[in-house]
Amino acid sequence: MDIMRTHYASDITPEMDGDTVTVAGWIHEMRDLGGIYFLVLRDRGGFMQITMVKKKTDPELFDSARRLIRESVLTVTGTVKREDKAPRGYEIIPQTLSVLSESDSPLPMDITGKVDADIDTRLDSRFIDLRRRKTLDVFVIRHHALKAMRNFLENEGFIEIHTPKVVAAATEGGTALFPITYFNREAFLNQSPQLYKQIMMSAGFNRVYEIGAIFRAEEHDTLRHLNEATSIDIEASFMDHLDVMGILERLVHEVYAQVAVDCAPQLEELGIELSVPKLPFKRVSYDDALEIALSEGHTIEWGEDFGTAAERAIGNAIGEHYFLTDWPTEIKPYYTHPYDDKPVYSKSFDLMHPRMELASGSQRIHSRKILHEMIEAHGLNPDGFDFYLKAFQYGMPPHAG
RNA sequence: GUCCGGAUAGUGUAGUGGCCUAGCAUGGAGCCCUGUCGAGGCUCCGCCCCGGGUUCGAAUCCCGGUCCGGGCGCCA
Repeated sequence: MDIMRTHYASDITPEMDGDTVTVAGWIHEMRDLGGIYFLVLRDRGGFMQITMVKKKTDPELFDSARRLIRESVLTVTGTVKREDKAPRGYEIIPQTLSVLSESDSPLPMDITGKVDADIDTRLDSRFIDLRRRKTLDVFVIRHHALKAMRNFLENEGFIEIHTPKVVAAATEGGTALFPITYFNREAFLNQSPQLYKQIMMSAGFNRVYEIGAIFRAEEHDTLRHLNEATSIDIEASFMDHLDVMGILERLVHEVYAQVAVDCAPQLEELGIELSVPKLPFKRVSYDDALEIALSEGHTIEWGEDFGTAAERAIGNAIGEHYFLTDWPTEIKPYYTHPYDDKPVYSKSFDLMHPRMELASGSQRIHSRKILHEMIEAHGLNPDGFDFYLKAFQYGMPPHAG
């Protein structure tokens, strides 16, 4: 246990009646009823009520408690008292109470849930926003989701890697990169582990994954896009896109199932009812999806990507998680493997939630010659890809991710 | 980038030309109150984004700017 406390809020039970404990946390609220004074102390695990009856409390302690400022950091040493009228069946009767850090007042936003704050206000005062229970819940859920993914991938024989984040060249077209100064040279923040995880395939690592930060300098302005995000990438050798889809759908299923169990209190607090998607996910080819979009009145030419509205129409028609497969080769990245017998289509997929895209993948081209041609066909300069193309010269297995 | 919409106490909002010396909630200061758990009651404190313009008169209408939200686009 920490040196300044003996218990967290979540450790204390009514059965500990009579025990002396030292707790620490932030002052969440106080309620002054005159003859009795309640102080609600918050730590990561929850809340605890500190109760002081005026007649039974040292006057100096009682007065100092009444002068406290919300969100100050406090340690309290006191006696646990079983009390049916108290929130969790117990309260703490303090002997000593010391302020470790006094808060300013007033607070930049309400954190008790009485008054909402706009997202902008919340981010401007993120240090306070992070104290809100619901914000913590999001972090807890995120943590459990990541843990479930790592467990799953580990069991599937994947090893976790971290690829370079400071890179030499703007390797591709498409998304813009953030330029930075690398000593006296220009460098960029990496937008994807793609090229590096493929190089790991040439090295025989067989199955790798990375969960890490990516940076994209797009001036897009939607709720679904961030300039700094966390990406989850896998790459595996001797596999095609169908194998990857199999792994991915089980991964997604597993994460939902684990989070539903591990984060039941957080989900309830946030009012989220999580439904675990059923396996296997539907496979819908690009051509079939195009037909759905057209029948819903959207105008899209074969070979075009679906817009937001069309994507949503398709999602509504299907109603659950699905794979959008066999995309036209020309709208997929240069490393996407075409079908040998029908090269205008590619061995590719997007994983879709009815309302948005979750992931995309494909079998990769593993022939250096074809890859070189495809880079040129996409209007890119192969010279910039030298470090990448070399990995395809000395034994690159078929792979997908 | 573009099209809509918006900006009022610390926070969230009401107010569409004079009734605004700007209402409410939350908050802060203080007082009352012995079982609160969004405690309650009373008193007080605190706000019209910036710059121009129209008008006898602007929080309100017009123009420009800045910032924010939503839709679309952009997005290996």
